[in-house]
This record gives sequence, C-alpha cells and structure tokens, in this order.
Amino acid sequence: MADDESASVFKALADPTRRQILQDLREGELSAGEIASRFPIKGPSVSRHLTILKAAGLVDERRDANRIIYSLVEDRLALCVGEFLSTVCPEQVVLRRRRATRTSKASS
Amino acid sequence: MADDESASVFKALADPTRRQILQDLREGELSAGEIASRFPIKGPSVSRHLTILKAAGLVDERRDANRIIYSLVEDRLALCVGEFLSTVCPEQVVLRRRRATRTSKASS
DNA sequence: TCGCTATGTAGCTATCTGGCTAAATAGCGA
DNA sequence: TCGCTATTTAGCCAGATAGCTACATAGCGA
Repeated sequence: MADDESASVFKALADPTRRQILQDLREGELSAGEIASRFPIKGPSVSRHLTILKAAGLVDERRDANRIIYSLVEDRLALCVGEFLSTVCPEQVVLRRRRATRTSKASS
Repeated sequence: MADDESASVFKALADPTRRQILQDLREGELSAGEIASRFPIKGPSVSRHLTILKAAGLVDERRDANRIIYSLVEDRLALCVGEFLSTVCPEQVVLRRRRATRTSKASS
C-alpha cells in the first residue's frame, strides 16, 4: 500500500458522514438516494461524499435502472488502515488476511 | 468510545505528517526538536501538529529540562480506530485487548 | 541576571472542505 | 418523444487547515 495511496483513504475517513456511510454499507448495498435519506444534508452533498469514498477505493458503484447502487469494497479499508495500525500498534491490532478468491491474485 | 471522541482522532490521522509522527514515535519517545528535524516544514508547523495529536489523545508530552518529550499513548489509536474497523470489516481486523495494568481500571 | 537553546503562541495567507441551490444527465415507462 | 424520478455536475460561499515569519515563554548554566 503506497503512502499516497492510503492518504486518500485517511482523508476520506476524516469526515463523520463518510464514516457513517461506510458503516451503513456494512449491512448491504444501498442506492445513493437511500444513503442520502439517512442524513440531514442535501443530495448533492451526499453525492460528493460518495465520490470521495469511490476515489479512495472504499466503495464501488453500479447502475441499476435509474438508480446507482453503492457497496463496500471489502478489503480496501482493512488493508489500508490496518496496515498503518499494524506499524503503530502491532500488539493490539491483528490483520487477518482474507481468504484468497479466484480473482484476488489477478487484481492489483 | 463516543463518536465525537473518535472524530478528533480521525481528523488527526488525515494529515500525512501526523501519521508519520505517530510511526516515528513507535520506536520510542522523541523531543519536539527531534521530531521537527525529520520533516521539511518549520518548527511552529510541527508544534501545531503535535498539539493536534495531543488534543486527540494520541500522544503525551513531558518536560525534560528545556525540552519537551513526546510519546505515544499506547491504547488510544488501537481502541479508537480499531473499534471503527471492527464495525466495518470485523472479519479482517481483530482487536487484541491489551493486558490490564495496575492502573488501567482507575483510568478512564 | 544574562544569554543561549528549545519550544510554543500570535497572526497572516493560500488552499481545502463541505454545505447549499440551480441546472444537467441518465434511464424508464406512457 | 415526453415527463418523471434518481443522481451528478457546476458554481458559490463560509469556515477549517496548514504553511510561514515574528515574537514570547521556559529552563539551564555562566
């Protein structure tokens, strides 16, 4: 994980709305509108938060009819932040590597 | 860990200089000047980064003669960020609770 | 006390951030 | 095609951020 790679992830995590979006997506994928309805801010603001999360590689989007569905990118957060935690407090945080999937070797 | 408690931690982690300071302190405590000498920015800028880290509870300071020595607050980062990771990607990040010390019950 | 080193504080500035409204784009169904 | 819904894009603005220089403060030793 390059340093300037994880930088975008830490920037993304700096905002409480974006952290909450990630937690909400933990339960399953959600459309932009469903996400927006959970916050007191307007749609365009949520849209930008989603853009930032996507740019950080933390979420994926996919179109379903005229809606756009967002979902967690499973490994991204753990690899990026977990790697940092492992260097600062390795005794307290254990990274458990996800079982390799058929495509995991090809990725990256 | 209250949400607005961890907010200051995530804000603190948003800056690459501050993340590097935390990693440097992993090797052991350092004076403000020693920390500053590791970065291309001026002393006052480093001083403010240290203030932010201290406000987030991530580092402690202590005076030694006319120097100020900074050190990691051991549990803070793991508890705060690890707790968040545990809710978003619990399969991949395992929080290992630090053994209680004689004073850990009294603290908090 | 004086002078030196180490560090923090005050105050300035450019840039970034995150909110908003208005308008554009994408897809669907009549 | 038209109208409707869902979402993003463009552009504006107030407040936060992070750098800088100049100055103040703290502690030590002559």
